[in-house]
Amino acid sequence: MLDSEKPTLMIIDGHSLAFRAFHALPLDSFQTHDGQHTNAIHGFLSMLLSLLRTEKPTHIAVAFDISRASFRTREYPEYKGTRGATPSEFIGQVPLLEQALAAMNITTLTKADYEADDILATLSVRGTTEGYHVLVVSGDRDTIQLVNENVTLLYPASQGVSALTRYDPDRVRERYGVDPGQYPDVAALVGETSDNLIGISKVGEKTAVKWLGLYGSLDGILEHADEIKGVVGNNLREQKDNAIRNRRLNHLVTDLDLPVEITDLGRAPINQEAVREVFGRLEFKSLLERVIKLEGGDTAAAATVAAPAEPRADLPVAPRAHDLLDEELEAWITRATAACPDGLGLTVEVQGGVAIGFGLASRTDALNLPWQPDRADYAPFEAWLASDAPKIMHDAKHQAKAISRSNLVLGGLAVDTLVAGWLLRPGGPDKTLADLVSRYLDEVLPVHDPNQLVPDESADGGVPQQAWYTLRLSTAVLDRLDPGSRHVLTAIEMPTLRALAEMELAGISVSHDQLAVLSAELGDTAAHLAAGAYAEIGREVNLGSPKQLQEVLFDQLGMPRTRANKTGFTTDAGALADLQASNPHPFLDLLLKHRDATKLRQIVETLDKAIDETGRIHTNYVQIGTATGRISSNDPNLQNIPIRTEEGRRIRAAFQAGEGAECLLTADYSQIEMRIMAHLSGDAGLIEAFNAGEDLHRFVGSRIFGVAPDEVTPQMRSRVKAMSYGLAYGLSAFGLSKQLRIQSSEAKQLMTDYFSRFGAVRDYLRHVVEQAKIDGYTETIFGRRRPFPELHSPNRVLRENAERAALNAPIQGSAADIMKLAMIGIAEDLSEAAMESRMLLQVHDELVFDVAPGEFEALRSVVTLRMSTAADLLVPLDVQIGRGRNWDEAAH
DNA sequence: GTTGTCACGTA
DNA sequence: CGTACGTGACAACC
Repeated sequence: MLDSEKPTLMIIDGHSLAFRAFHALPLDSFQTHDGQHTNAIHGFLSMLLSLLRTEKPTHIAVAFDISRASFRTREYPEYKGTRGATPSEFIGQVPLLEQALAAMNITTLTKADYEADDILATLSVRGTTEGYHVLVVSGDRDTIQLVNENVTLLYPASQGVSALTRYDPDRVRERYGVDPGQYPDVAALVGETSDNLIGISKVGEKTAVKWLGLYGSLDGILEHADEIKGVVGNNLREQKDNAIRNRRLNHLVTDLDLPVEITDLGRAPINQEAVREVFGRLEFKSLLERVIKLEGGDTAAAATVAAPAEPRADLPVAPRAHDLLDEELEAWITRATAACPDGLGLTVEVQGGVAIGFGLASRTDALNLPWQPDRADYAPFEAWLASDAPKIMHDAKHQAKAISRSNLVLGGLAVDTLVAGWLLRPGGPDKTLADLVSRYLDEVLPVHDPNQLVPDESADGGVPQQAWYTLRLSTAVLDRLDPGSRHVLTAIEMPTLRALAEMELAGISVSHDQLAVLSAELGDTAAHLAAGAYAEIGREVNLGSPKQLQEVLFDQLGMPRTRANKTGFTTDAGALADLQASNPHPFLDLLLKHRDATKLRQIVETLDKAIDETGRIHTNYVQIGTATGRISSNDPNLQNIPIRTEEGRRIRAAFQAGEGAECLLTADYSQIEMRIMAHLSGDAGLIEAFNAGEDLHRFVGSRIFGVAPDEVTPQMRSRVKAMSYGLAYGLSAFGLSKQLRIQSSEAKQLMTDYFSRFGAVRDYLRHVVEQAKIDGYTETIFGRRRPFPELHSPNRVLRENAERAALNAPIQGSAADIMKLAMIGIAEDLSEAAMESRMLLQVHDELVFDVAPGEFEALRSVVTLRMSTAADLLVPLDVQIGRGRNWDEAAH
């Protein structure tokens, strides 16, 4: 048990960690101007600073080896004999590292004839005796033997030094299957290749752990060596000297005579002057800042070391999964369903996109069902899976897809804990099952560790265990959801999940040939433009590098500086257009066109790579991808395919009706967010605008400017349009003036005029923010919530950003809800009517379908009806339908 | 080796 | 000083 009263002694194995850093960071990138390599020093210090910040040790020391020679090599010359020579680039860095540590007033220790591990062991024992909590930081497995109630080992994850795993006695038992004190016995029996210690033939970790379980220790095993049968028993008797020697060598010395007392190791302020000198010599700029900042007591930065698993006496233990005979399966399911009427936990083991096993859990029992497609004895399970019997899953979408691909049916998906967790904290970081179990159950999900010496079934219960935790987690999460959010979960999100899974499985047909042609053309275009641009400036630069462009524009061509960003001055399209207006230069135009061409080509290439063997692209929809309730799309993102330019539309034209489909159908909501604003604000003018059925912006323009609709000029209309759209984003007069490139007084006047006619909109937007400040969250029409803690931030920038996001959230979120409801209805109708047409894409306010032969009219009516009736608003929901061989033609 | 920034595509 | 996203190239770290 951690005792926060105790001082913390941190002891670090300098060599093993610096050596890991040496391999993790590229040698070439880290050297001073005179060629001194610094990658190991940099990596080590970077990690050290993280540790100081997160662990806050009160005492600290770093131990180093003096040489490879030690009492162990004298005793057994082959010890560590298989290791290659230590690279000279590494050896040279150690003295510099020691200087840096000295400047930071951190004690370094060495001991002739011993290894750094022995120093760690000695200090660890002494620290424990003297009442410290000890943190050992080492990349050497031998230090596992030091772990006990008062000593925790921080051990680097598989590679690198950035992630450390925290080993307390429970964690060691969980991962290695033995007590920390028994670990050297395991290693002695098995051998340690990296130390050139040969073990007993045919004895691996499993056997060693088994023996230790039977006889307790290596000595116990050797005493009973005669009882051990078979070839391994013979080997043990014949080669026991190996094990005895290994055990002697891997025993760490705990009573070294060291020249320091623990009290001497107390953390002292760094020697600023010396640190500046040494870090300056090493040319470490950002590290210097970090050291200075750390000294200033700044603790804001994120932790890099996993929080300790708090041992709890009352921790429930997952039931051990078991396999059942087929005749027992049905009874089990019946019994479990009766015991858990809200549903059973279900986790699908997915491999290669198909199901290879299932974990099933009630609250008290878990079941493991390995899956083979042709076995018939799981019929009761298949029936249950397909039925409406409620299932509770975590991250169900990819599992649902695997079920489909395995020609099984999933019915009754009641709760996805990932989605439910997202509804609770829609802006939060994505959560794994382990994260949620920790947050809402305050328990630790045992997980399989790839570094694990002995695969331990009790540590990682696989899919049955996940199912069991998922089931229990669901209760905890649902209890925290308000009724409105629970309704969003069951009525919107869970059916949406199924629709998304089907859309992803379907994919959309994309022509590789068209993309290839386009890519080649764009490549040519880009090359020409680049050549032209180089000619203009008389040299070749990387046009894709903002840094190099800044040199060209502001130094070479002497253009006026643009808006500042973090790395200098922006070269974005807007700024370049401004420059072109004030300082016309052919280079600017060529650069902009080059950007266009390369960007488009990049999109084309990305899409082309995503086409599968059947000629289709399957995007991934991230249901929990946004804070507002929209879905996002990735791998590849099909929600940002170009449309505005001619070239962009050629990319859309490559998206085409699939094999067996007669055409594509597109359906989109027109001005859905404006309609939602009209509904939520109840603004009579805006409602009338939509009910009038004439061009919205023309109508609004005529009201604002006091002219007849047909007297609204294009300029008036575009200004009104910008204003209307900007409203839902919290646009300011300043922003409006910038966007329309008009005087801010003019923009202000436009806003005043707008609100004089549509004042309820302004009142509504204000009210949303005020209410959110009171409630702490916003809500959509359907009860989807988004928390806004920053509305009370004393930081004005943060607060005002939150205010704009808050006024937008109910609008964007309600639109997302409406689209999801429409999709659910459409999916239901398609299935009900057994239609062959398929919903393929969703782009926030647009849907794209493959139309099966002869189904266009039927599909059109289903889609139009479902979309236009998805919500009952004060204004109609207008739906536009398009039809074409490809996505471009199908657009309106 | 990872991480952050920029620029830009969509609604 | 307009919301919500995802992606790739480049640069920084030194």
